Amino acid sequence: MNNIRVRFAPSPTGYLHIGSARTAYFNWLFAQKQKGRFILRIEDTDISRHQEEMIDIILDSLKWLSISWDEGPDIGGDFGPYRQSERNEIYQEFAKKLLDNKKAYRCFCTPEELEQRRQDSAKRGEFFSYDRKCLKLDEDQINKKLEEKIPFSIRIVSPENKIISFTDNVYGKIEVISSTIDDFIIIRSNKLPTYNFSAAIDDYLMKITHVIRGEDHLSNTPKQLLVYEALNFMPPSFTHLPMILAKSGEKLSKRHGAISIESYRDEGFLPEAVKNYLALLGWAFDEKTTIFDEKEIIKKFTLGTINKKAAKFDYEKILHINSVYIKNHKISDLAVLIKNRFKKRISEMDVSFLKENGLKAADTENPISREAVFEDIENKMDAIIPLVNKRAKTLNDIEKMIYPFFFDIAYPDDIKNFFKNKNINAAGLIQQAESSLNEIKDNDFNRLIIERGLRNLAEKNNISFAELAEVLRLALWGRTVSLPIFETIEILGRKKSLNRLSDYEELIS
RNA sequence: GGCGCAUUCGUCUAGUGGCCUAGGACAUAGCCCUCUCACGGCUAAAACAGGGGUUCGAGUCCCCUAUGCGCUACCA
Repeated sequence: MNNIRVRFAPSPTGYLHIGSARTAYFNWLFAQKQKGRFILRIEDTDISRHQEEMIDIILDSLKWLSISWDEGPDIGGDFGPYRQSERNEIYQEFAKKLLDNKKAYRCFCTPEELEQRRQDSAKRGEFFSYDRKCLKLDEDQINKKLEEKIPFSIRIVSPENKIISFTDNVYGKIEVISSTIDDFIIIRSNKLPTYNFSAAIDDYLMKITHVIRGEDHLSNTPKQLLVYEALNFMPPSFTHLPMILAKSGEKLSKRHGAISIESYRDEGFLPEAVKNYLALLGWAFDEKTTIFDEKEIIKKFTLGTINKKAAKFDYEKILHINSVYIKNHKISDLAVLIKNRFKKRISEMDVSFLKENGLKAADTENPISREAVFEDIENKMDAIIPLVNKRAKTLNDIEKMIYPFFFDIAYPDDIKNFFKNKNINAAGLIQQAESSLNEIKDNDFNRLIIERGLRNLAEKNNISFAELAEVLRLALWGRTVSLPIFETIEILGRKKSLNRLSDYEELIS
């Protein structure tokens, strides 16, 4: 056990998105590698943008990814509370200290006033930075304003010409001259702290040794260093992670489709696959490997091998990685996953859902006989999974593929005349197929025997098996693309298979 | 505008001065396998932003330019 401590500090203004998840994951990975502790802190100091319900959603997303925390708002810890909204006294205390030391000052300018001055500067083609108007106030003036109860914010005093420097684990040495930093506000007039103040204090108080966060904070680091210095804090080690951009190169946002971790879960991504993809954004396992498990990542992970270039998010690639994970997933485990999702889906589905998916209601009295379907699911899923695990990129893909095993199909209209102008006697072939299936003994009704009979049938009729298969596929699935037909017949069982064959025969004759 | 950061196939990346005729993966195209669709296998096309240096030698080091991104909020 050592003293390495990292933190992930989301603000509950939206869902946990891909970029934040990557940050959380890299923190977690580093903690695992170093056998340190991972702290979860909620940065909810902006009451206007804060959405309470987002906290649970973010926590759920992290849990789904198995990114676990050692200290946090829900489980506590020695350095709590872990929500900034509950730490206000602490920030006030430090702000007061800075005020007393003259390292900060009260600013009575109103936001409106500041905005006005900003605009005036812009009109003159200048750029506004705070002019220290309120730093020039003398004690009497300040006391007078305080007596009048004029609201104020607190600004930090940015030193004149000091070089602020730090070494980032990814970006290397960063130097900024303090005069380019404004006297930024640390406490708002509503008495709540701003990010650069509260984050610095909490990181210090929570004994964070390594701050690992997005590159968008690289420019904030010197400001926080100013806070550290004013308060005589030892700063932590900093690591900034390259940004994740949308495919267009813009900052990833809701406009770019699915970016929340929640939506990936709902689409049927496996958490391991999502993490594998995330690890590939700004980091490489080695020169060749794309798929690797978490244990291997933890073994290899170092902050120094993270690269600097912003990465564009590639949906095709995460899909591909997910498909590999599905393919490699243990069949029985995958079956359990699908069973659960499928049952949930079926509990929620209605008749219009059946229609949209080319399925038929059981009967008008009881359009979806859920009990029967549930039983069917339990019996058949283990046999079905091997047919679909190499064909699907998501769990949702699997669901869509297997409806016809559990519901009757509705033949689309264009299927009726499919063989009209072809030199194939579809109806005749179906009749022969029916008797072929009928000849099989109950105990022998399996894929191999079914195949033998049907291949013979093609041969007898002097057609290729591909041609026969097309007829059977249309009858069994109502479409030209399907899962393999011998297995379909075996899993469907003799009775249902024969029903479909005769239904189709009736349709085309 | 100021400050900071970045720039290798369309995309994610390998590359830390000679192993680079620049490697892998996704996507794309073709072939093979095949009952359709997938899987799998093989092959193809595809990149060092531009310009100057340093060096016997530069994708790799330095400078300039261009482009992109971030910060510049009483957002985080």
